Amino acid sequence: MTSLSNPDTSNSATPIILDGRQGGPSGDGGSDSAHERLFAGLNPQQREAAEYRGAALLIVAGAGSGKTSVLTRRIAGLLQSREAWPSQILAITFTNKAAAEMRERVQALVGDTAQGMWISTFHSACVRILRREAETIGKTQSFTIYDSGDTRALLKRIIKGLDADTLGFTVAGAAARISKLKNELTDIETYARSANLSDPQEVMFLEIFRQYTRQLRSANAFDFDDLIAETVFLFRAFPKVAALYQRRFRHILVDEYQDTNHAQYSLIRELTMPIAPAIADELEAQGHHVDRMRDPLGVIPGASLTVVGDSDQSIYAFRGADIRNIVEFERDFPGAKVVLLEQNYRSTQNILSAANSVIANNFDRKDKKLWTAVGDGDKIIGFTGYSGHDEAQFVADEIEKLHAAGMAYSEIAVFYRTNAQTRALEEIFIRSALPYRIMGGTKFYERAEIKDAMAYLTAVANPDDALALRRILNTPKRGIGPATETQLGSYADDNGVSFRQAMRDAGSLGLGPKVTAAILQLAGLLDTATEMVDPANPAGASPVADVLTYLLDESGYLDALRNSRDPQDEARAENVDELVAVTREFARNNPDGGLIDFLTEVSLVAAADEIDDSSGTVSLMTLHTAKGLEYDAVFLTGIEEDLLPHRMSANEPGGPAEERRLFYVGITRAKKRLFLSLAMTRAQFGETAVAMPSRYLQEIPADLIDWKQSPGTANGRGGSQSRALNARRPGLGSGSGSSGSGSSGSGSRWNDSPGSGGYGAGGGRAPDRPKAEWPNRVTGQVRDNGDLELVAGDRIRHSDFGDGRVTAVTGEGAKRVAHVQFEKVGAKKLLIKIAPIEKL
DNA sequence: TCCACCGCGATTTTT
DNA sequence: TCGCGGTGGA
Repeated sequence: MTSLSNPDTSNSATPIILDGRQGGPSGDGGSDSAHERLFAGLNPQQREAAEYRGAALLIVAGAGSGKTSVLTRRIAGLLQSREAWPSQILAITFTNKAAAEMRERVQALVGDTAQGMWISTFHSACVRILRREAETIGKTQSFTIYDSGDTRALLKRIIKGLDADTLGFTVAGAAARISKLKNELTDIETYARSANLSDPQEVMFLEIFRQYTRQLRSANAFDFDDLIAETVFLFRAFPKVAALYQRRFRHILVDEYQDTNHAQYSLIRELTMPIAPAIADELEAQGHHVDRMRDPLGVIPGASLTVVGDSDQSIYAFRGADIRNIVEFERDFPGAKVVLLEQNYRSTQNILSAANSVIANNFDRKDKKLWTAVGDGDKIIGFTGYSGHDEAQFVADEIEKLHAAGMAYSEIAVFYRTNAQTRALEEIFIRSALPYRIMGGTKFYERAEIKDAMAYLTAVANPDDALALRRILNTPKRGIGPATETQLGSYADDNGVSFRQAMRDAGSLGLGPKVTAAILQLAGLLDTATEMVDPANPAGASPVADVLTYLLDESGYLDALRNSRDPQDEARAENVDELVAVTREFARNNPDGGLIDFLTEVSLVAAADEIDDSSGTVSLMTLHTAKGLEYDAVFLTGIEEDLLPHRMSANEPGGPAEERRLFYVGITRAKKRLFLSLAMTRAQFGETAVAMPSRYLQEIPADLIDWKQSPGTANGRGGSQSRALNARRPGLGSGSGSSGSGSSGSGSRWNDSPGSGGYGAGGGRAPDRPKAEWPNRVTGQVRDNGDLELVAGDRIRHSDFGDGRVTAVTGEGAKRVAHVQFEKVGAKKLLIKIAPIEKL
């Protein structure tokens, strides 16, 4: 590694040398050297940002400019100098992982003094506030948080009930519209006032929105967007409640400010408002000592606000993020100080140059140029595959090379625009025995069996949650069908009782004896479990794991999975066991945590939170998930038109610019090596379609990229070249010797044409490849070679790579790996169990 | 009420 | 390609 002048890049593992405790609790005088040590190694801009004191500070932090360092030192400085108690600090990050990291780093700087800070995501912070203040707004402390799946389930029932689909309403459409309104803090009454009631479509939407709101309320539940919006409403409706938090948080710091939406922005505004004298008087009267904080007029000044962001990395406009929040910060907070961080401590100059020239094409931005003292580094590597699989093979091969050269798998990441692209990558990675992990794909907590188990817990924690009850009513099968469910629902509505109470009253509904018994049994089970978690229980509240085990056993859910004929149910049962293990783990980490705390934590996990730096695997994720992360080597795949920029973004205002930022974010994640790849054909909807190189590729200066196989060559309009390449059958150009075309890529770029007929030839290859070669999903049936025995010296034939000789066999059982020297494509590693190989 | 079968539509990104 | 919803028979 080239030596950096700044020892502290934003994610480095370098231990932090400072020990904040050494200064002792008092001495302001002696703290000078501690202070100096705290800020040692920061560049002048970073230092200015960390030390500035004033009402409002905007840190415009380019990618990799060490903003986490600045933030943590800023917090540490406030604590060390005794300007703030830990409890007066609120730091908001985008993911739980970022929050945990920040806490850790502050702790490393100042030690246990850091206890008591709120460092969390917007959502977690709001949940904390809402649980505390639930009664004020007509909820109970045990409210449920509905994730997008729950929201969809609820809307589905509502839309069906209203026959709204005939008017063209879809679940996704309604959900998006409601979400958007909530992000703009438009509640149902406000919306109703402005709605055009002569439009039947709009009337119907209003009804959907109304029912949705009503059902959430009666279920004692908030959806994701409510968490923010309701907190803002709470503060606005109850200034005294707001004042409690305004008084408490004196220093508020917000990371990734460019991705805040209007609701989040408003929340920050509320929290940083000064407290009027009258309310301050009341606080004082209630015993909150605030008089020392008041100014001569009796006002408690607003908290100081620090926001960090980079408008070039704003990639969540589709979700309501408003780039104006950061662009207009100085107008919103007059007198705000602005500090620019442009020195990059992460990437090589080549990578930064590529990033700079790409983002320069976005016209409405403040010019900002990242630079580094590290040096040029390696060139960016480009590759054009014939298909998504070909591209994936290139990625796998290059990863193996990097690994062989000493790079840890965990320092390598593969990014893509859409989750669908994981299929090809996964297939190739499995066959190549490459350890990988997909971040945020089908998330563990989104699996049906996990949601089922969680619904049992939710039903116990929040007896009003009808949605959870409906979910488990006939899971496992108890003979309680939709008709019965509807009857229970209307009984509850008619008698003004909860769904849960309706279940207890099943005896008086005139249902069949079998069904009645089943319902009563479930109701009894839940009631017993509710007693188990009741803190008033003389035996004390049972651990979550025990309750869960009890529910799963007594309901027969686990038995149903274990005795099922469906082979996938075995894996599902294992997942459920895994969930039980998670609850144990939770109890270990949170000795005071109860059922509600567990449910909250699970509801708020994000894709990026799963990343475990020590896992020793390559990380695969979408470009969105990649934000805020960094890796030694980064592969950006699928750099094609209609994928990046994505086809769906074309019609949206600002769409292409946001896609460009997404590309920019991807590029700037790379520390040392960057690989850009694309394919000439890509499978979608099961059919292969022709793909064109992304327009963004041309925005990177040609001399920065070394094309192992350029779109120009692979895609040549003359056709001769591409045909020649295609003719080179078995090798498939996968990484092998065919490189050296760097020059051809630089001189004549392919930008001259879409070349319509150009490479239909690529499709010509498809038929001679038998379908069965590509196993389906990893989860489904995969090719299985059983106990094929291979030893060094054996000759084998691979359906893609041709013939080769086994040089070694490593691993055990199903994970045995053959190291093979192929005649045409060189050395490869193959997972014996599933590789398309035969022994010769 | 449950299960097997068939046909169609979908796909952007996520706290 | 796959997963979902709708249909029809047991």
